[in-house]
Amino acid sequence: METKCYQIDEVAKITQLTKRTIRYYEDMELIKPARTDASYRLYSEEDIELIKEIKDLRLQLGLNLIEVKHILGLKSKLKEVLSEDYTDILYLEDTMTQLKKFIQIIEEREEILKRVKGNSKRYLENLEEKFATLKE
Amino acid sequence: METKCYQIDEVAKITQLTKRTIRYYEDMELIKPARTDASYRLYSEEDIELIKEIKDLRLQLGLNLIEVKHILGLKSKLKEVLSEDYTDILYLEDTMTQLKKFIQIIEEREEILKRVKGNSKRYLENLEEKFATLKE
DNA sequence: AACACATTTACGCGGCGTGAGGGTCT
DNA sequence: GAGACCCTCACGCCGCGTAAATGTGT
Repeated sequence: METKCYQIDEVAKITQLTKRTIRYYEDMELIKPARTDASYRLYSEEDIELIKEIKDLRLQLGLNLIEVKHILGLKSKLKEVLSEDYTDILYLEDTMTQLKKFIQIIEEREEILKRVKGNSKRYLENLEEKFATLKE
Repeated sequence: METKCYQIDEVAKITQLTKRTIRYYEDMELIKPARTDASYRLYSEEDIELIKEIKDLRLQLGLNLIEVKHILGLKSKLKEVLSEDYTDILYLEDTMTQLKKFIQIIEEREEILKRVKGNSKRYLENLEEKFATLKE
């Protein structure tokens, strides 16, 4: 039983990226969708998940595509390392270290967002107060 | 009593941006540092705060410089609107709407970060488990 | 035949990196 | 006069936007 396939326009709508961007990710070898006989791109569900992941890493974490590629590599490393028969403890430790660094980056972003949001909310409160007094 | 001034290299170290980037912000008219007779740039404390703000808006929120400019405009709007004698209620409402939109953007970013962090932490837990069993 | 998709190729822009060639000064 | 700064061009890269010219088919 085959799983559903999507053409690029559908994928663009789902992921909220442009077709250009999706093709560019392929040029940069971040994704490898299947092709029809007429070389139309066909994306599987997993392809789409991968694209969403790339989008988040790029736009939310501000990583460039090389860094994204690195993180994706880390992910497949994870699968390998977590497989039953894996025993290379040094490699495992290294993977953990990289993952911790990644989490740290995320936490830094979170703090800054929190700060910016706090400032904005304070401004908004002031505005609402002023608004209330003006309404009287 | 004059407040301390900084040259571009100090500012670069403080803000963790490159000198090129700081100069570029000036080209784009986001900042206007003072100049010496020899046209050396001189940055005040406020200039530095502004640069930090621009950095956060760009890198943490992923806004482009035009959007950043817009947000900074919103900020000076805020000061104007919050001044004692301000009474244009329509303008005030508009400012509030824009600010709310901005806060919404931030909250969206926060959620995605949360999701990515959750995933990463789960991976890390798996790795730590595996690490523990391998250590035995 | 017409239409809405798809494909590749390629030029252009924003946001810088990175010199080159030249002044200035703690 | 030798560093260690500063300045202004100006070219180049990355991550796309945006045609242009062409092929394919729910």
